[in-house]
Amino acid sequence: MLAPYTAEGTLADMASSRLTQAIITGELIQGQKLNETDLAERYGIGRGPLREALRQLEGMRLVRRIPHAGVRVVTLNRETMADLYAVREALEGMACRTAAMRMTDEEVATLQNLLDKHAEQVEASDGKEYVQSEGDFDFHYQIALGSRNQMLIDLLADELYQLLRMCRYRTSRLAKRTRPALQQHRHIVEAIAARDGELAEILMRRHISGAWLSISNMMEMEEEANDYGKTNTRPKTASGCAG
Amino acid sequence: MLAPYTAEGTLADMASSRLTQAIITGELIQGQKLNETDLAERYGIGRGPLREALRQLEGMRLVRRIPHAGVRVVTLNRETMADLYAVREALEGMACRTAAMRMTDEEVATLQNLLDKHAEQVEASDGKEYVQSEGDFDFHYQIALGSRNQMLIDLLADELYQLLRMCRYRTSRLAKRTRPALQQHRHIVEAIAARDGELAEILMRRHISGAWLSISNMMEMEEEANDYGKTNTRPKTASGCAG
DNA sequence: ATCTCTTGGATTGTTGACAATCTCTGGTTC
DNA sequence: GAACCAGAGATTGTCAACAATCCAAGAGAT
Repeated sequence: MLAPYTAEGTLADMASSRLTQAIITGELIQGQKLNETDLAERYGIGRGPLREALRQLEGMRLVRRIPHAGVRVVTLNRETMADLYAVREALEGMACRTAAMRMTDEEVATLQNLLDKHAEQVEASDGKEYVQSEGDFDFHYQIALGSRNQMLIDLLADELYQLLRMCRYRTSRLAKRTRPALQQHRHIVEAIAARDGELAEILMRRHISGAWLSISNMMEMEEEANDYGKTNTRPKTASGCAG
Repeated sequence: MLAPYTAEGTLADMASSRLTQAIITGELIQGQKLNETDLAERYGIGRGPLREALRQLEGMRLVRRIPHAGVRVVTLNRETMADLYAVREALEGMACRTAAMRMTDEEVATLQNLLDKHAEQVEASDGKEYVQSEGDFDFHYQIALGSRNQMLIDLLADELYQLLRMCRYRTSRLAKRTRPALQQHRHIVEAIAARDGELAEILMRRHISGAWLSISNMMEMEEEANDYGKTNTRPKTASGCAG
């Protein structure tokens, strides 16, 4: 499932994939300046393809570029994430409502099977929430596909989901609410199966806004904790927490 | 207001602007293959910057690219336009609701002034609906700004509105419903001024879905008309219509 | 000591040439 | 006559060198 890094046709596309992955996983830090020469050397390609890749990443909002001053990895602060979740709520709510009208019965069955698999995984390995996390993308992606709206699919898959995965990697140590999420997924699929688009939309919106509230709260708590010993990310003073 | 073509810092950005303009105005036809060498020569730049520009346009969904086979201008068929309007309905509806909560009183007043100006223009030059058309973008853009959601603003301004302008240029000879549109704009602003986000969203959604119904109908009529004499766009056989 | 100007180094932007790939044409074979 | 297979031409992909721009360190003046 984890895409093999170098599967793209052109070097620029390959670089684009690898850079995307590196940014999402945090290998490239938020706000970090990206040096073209270094990156090109690292990937064993020329600066031409690399620059094209960066131009693509810019379109995906994963980097910001200032002419003659280079590109930097975006920084996902709380406000940006709030914006992202708000947009998701609108788009995925719509996707859900449309999917309830347009999905075939087979697709609905596939969705249900997907949830069964997720349930197994969650029960089997209780703490490994990243499995659920990737599965979560599958779920939401399947619903987007069900909307049959190609523009919506592209928007969600190409842009928002990348940023969302980036958020997840940042906040993965927080918020392990896989079971309630799975339950909400079930209810959403039930509404879709009943062809009740209105309800499906409401449930999806609630699912997403709930997820945001949870994450937002956790972040706030962590920020407060960090305010005590600001430099405790570095293992220098080793003051521990709440020292 | 029409951005001066060559105002960007780098050649790639300049090319990006000019290409965008050329595609929107139809100077570059839908589905047309874009030859890198020709375009580069035409803009007086090398192929490097041009390719970067094309990579950007790809992100804006104005062109599609197939590795080793070149890039083509997107083709806006009816289905794509329907998808676009559906996404707009969701996003602009949300923008409207949020703007009703977050816009300052000054911004609301600015919106009202904007509509006054539009009214003048519409009354003064009755047929020149393109003025209204550009003004329409202003109106929707101002509301997007009012949402204070930067991601939403980028999404609408950078991607959807470019495609939308492309639609408009294609269908500008159809659907001159500037007065009802202006009236709907007024009602939307009234709802925002009353801080009634729910109503503002409903009105905006109705405004957009109504616009799409109108355009869709007109397109259908035109398609039927074209089915009589298919090749009447070329002045070759000069058979006129309904021959 | 602080501010400004200059200069050197590093980085981005751009180009033209080269390599890889595709496509279209023409010929050959069944 | 149709299908298939070269091969030339055109087009995209890539690279390495060059030009333009920015940034930081250091000298000099107030």
